[in-house]
Amino acid sequence: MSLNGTAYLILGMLSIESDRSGYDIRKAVESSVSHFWRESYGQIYPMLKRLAAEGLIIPRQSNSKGRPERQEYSLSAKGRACLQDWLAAPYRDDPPRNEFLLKLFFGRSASPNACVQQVKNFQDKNKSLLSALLGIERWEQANGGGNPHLPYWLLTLSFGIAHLRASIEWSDAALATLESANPTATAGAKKRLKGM
Amino acid sequence: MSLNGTAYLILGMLSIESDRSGYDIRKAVESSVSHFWRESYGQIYPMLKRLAAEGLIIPRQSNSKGRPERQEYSLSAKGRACLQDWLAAPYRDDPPRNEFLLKLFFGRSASPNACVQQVKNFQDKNKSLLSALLGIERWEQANGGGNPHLPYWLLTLSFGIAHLRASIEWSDAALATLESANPTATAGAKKRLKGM
DNA sequence: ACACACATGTAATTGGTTACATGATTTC
DNA sequence: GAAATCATGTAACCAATTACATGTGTGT
Repeated sequence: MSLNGTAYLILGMLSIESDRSGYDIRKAVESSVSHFWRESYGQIYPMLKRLAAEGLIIPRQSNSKGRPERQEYSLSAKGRACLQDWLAAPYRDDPPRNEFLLKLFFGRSASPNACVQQVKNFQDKNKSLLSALLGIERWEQANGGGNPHLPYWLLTLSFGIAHLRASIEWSDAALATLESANPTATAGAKKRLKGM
Repeated sequence: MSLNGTAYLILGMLSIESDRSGYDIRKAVESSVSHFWRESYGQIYPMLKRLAAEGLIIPRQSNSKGRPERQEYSLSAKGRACLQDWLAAPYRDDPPRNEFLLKLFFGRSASPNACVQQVKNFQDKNKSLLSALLGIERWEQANGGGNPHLPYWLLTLSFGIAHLRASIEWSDAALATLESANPTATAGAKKRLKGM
């Protein structure tokens, strides 16, 4: 007993679609929730065994002509009940560690330019992730018709999008403060922007 | 060699103020960066030993009359250089796991009301954390005069504040979608609000 | 007397990534 | 024939929390 996030991830993925293998689940994670959850095979495969041993999921050998053997799983009634309990239980929030913010917090101890570079890099990464999520959102809205899970998926997407936008806006303000405190650091870049 | 976040947290904290003990560092973490970083004694004390052994920090016995013995540490030149290297190196971003979003993602497999409850709880928590951070921000702006680290601290604060606001706004929108998809679930609450 | 804050550590457990190891099938 | 993808797993290591264990000083 006493399951962790990995376990519920598996149960949840099987509740969306049955007869998935460990490999399938990993792929599904990467393509649908990777902006807020990741799993490695080193977590997934042992957990599949354990969940099967506890009767929460049901294994089934699949040998579709020629392809490598795969072990597929589906939810048992017990597993579904277990998932529902977890979904109704309060989530635990441990504020996640943020290495970027930690570097910024110690910014005064850094070499003059380092913070500005960090924030610029942060903003770039957020911008490119934002356009990726916006693309997925458009695609899902156009092609996801009839999928009963779609409203929930879109909520997690819009959450990500809202936070990325907040990060990008904050970055602008942060760069302004940093550059006003340390004007020389970016003089070269400013000249280039003005065509000099 | 090969230091982790805990190590740099310690170096950074000692760069802000010297002669701190493990206990001090833990307290400082809780009171200044706890909205994006936490450490337990189980991490701090062994790491202090290790950093001292590698010459990055310098231990000093302190026995101020009567009080329990404490082991204080300060940064060495090597430690300061090491911290600066880290501050200039690109941060690594692994998108943090978010259990709340995972539950929402599987929301379709939950009992009818569960999602709404989760989002309400999420919003409540964010609101109370927001007012806490706003309080800290006001206090720092009023009392932090002359502290050269303050601008950086305020940046991490405004980051938190911006994200909490984004979360709260998103929650409103999310509740609207969830309730329009599942109108009966909150009929009772609505009636009560209208005084019936 | 009791509780609380100060102070330092270790051990057990859990959680998680990465690298290793293997092999089949499909596509170019 | 080579490369990519499908497929499953283990071992070593690193990271982190929690519980345990101990003891002093301060304030009420």
